[in-house]
Amino acid sequence: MALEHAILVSLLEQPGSGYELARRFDRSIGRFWTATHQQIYRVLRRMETDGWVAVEAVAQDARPDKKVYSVAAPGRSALGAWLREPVEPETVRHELAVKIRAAAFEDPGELIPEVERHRESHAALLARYLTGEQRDFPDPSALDAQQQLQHVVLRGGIEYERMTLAWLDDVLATLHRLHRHTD
Amino acid sequence: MALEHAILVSLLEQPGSGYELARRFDRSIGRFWTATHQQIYRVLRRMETDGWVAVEAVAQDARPDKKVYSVAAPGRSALGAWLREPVEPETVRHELAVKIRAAAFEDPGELIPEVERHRESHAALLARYLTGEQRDFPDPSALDAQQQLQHVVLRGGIEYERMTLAWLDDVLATLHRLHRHTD
DNA sequence: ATTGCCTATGCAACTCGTTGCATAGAAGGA
DNA sequence: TCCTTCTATGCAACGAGTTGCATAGGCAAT
Repeated sequence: MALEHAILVSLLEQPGSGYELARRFDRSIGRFWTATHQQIYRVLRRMETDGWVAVEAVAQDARPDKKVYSVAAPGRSALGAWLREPVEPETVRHELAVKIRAAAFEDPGELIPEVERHRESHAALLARYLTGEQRDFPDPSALDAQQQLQHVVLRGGIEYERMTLAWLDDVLATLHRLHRHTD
Repeated sequence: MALEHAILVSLLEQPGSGYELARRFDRSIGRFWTATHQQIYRVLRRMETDGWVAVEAVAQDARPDKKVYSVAAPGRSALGAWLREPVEPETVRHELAVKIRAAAFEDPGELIPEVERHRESHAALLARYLTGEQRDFPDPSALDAQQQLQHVVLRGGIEYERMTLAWLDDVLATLHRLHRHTD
């Protein structure tokens, strides 16, 4: 399980509540891990029980209290131990690729709008990454270790989106070609 | 759930037993979906109950009987229906990226062997893809629709691995740089 | 005034996916 | 001869992840 470790990293970078973590997982951290608030709350409670994180209740005005979590020593050493043991290269689960192969048994042209939708969504994500890069890393020569590592992960996201856009164009060209030949 | 649909596509391309499907998911189909034999057997039974697939027991000599599955009409129309409804762009779960950000709180140099291990594994997969491309698609101008779609999915796998290799080199350079500065 | 969204946390029920184990005959190597 | 590997299917238990719902006050727009 890596969700606990992703939470530890996020809390080390900046302590926060379950709700805040959920939003981070929707935004920046969404580029390397996803989780719903349900999962996060559940795992946070387990981590609290195990002494990995410490909680502090924080009153706020005009909104509900929140529980701010931060990493405790046992959590930090658990993260260190996890860092030292190997993880398996990720397994790919690409639903659109299944659809593309499935298109051989239906009209391939029907898939074009769907692929275009994906293309737009990846283009939007790339634009967001590039904006974020400009904002957070304007001067790459003046970054500390933490920022350099965040930046290299972001560059991975950017290159992934660029590659995906080029591939989706390839897919679209293929679908158009097959579409014309079955008119 | 897309496992059922991945199985339908695989059975349309070529009928087979649960065991054979499991091996395909380990090999070629592993480039867009993964599943263990347990999952496959369970889903196949459900699909059989739902009338999506038909079974035929096949006796073999010198090995156990097998149940060969093929797609029935309801399965085929279920696939068509799924093709016509939109799927969400995949969510990324990149454990190594979590580790890279985690490295900011330990010695970044310690992560180098792990990243190199991943690099080798991606290089090996790329080599396998390229070999498979030479074998299965030697003449790209002489492919039917099904092969063209299989080929474009394979090209996606190839480009993904190339991009990943370049990114891992970027990661390694970053880790080496940070390592030197903390000597 | 009502509708809907945002902050903030949580329960309950479910499906999906993994792991360990079991069976069982045949083939191949130490 | 024994040990392992391959083919082929399956049960049982568990852990991970999703979905729907609930509470509850504040804010903004129609």
